[in-house]
Amino acid sequence: MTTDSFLADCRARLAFDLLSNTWSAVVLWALRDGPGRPRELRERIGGISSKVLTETLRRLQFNGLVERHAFAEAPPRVEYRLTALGRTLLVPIEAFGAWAFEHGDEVMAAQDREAAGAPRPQP
Amino acid sequence: MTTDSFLADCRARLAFDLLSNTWSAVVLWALRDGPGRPRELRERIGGISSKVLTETLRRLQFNGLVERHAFAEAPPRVEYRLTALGRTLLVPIEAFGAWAFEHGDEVMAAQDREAAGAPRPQP
DNA sequence: CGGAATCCCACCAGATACTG
DNA sequence: CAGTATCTGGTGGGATTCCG
Repeated sequence: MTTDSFLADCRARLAFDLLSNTWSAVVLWALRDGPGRPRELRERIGGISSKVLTETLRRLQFNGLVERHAFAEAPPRVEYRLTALGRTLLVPIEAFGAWAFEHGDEVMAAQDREAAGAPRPQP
Repeated sequence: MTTDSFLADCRARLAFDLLSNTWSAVVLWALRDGPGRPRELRERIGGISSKVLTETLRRLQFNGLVERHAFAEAPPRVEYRLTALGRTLLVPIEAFGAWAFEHGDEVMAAQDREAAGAPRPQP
């Protein structure tokens, strides 16, 4: 990890690939306070469609970050919750969130500065 | 930040959007030991095309994470380096890399487990 | 050598409608 | 209410080529 392949390395890029989807990190974060049903998660998150939420949860489940529990009840009930592994990922995610809160203004200022100089596409 | 909008919040998602591109984090990391010319960066990174490297650097520059220095010399020379802001982002990036090294095996094991149960697409 | 221009493909995610 | 099916547009990024 003192080498320059720290990130180019397949292994190190894994974490980024896990969260490369638009909603993966958001959904993980929405589950941090406890299990949730799809409907509830959509309310916690806001702006995510049923389909995309399901897809995202499936991916997270596939990667062992989330567990799905289906209850055989009269009105169908499903619950998602973080696995132990998924919970460990909250730490680096939070680090990013903290960074954004701390440096978000600087980024937006830089964007304005650059946009003023030469119009460029956005991330 | 104690609310549930920590990540759903535009502000907090900023960091993820900054690195949502495949190569952004890798390029930032490649610059952590010092400035580099495009050719050199491509060698440090491996597997990135000239076009994509340029695009990535332009985006990073637009967001104030990277500076571009062009020298008016006989053989054209260009150098990229991290800004102070870009350097601060290395910390959370490293946190992700560390996570990947620590938990990568668990993820791959989970993938195998899930794949065995019901074939699913990958992230 | 740096990088801009083209062409092209694959994938993500949104909208909508339907099933159990 | 949970989840699926289908169609669609936008875009990221790979390969190639040409210009200063």
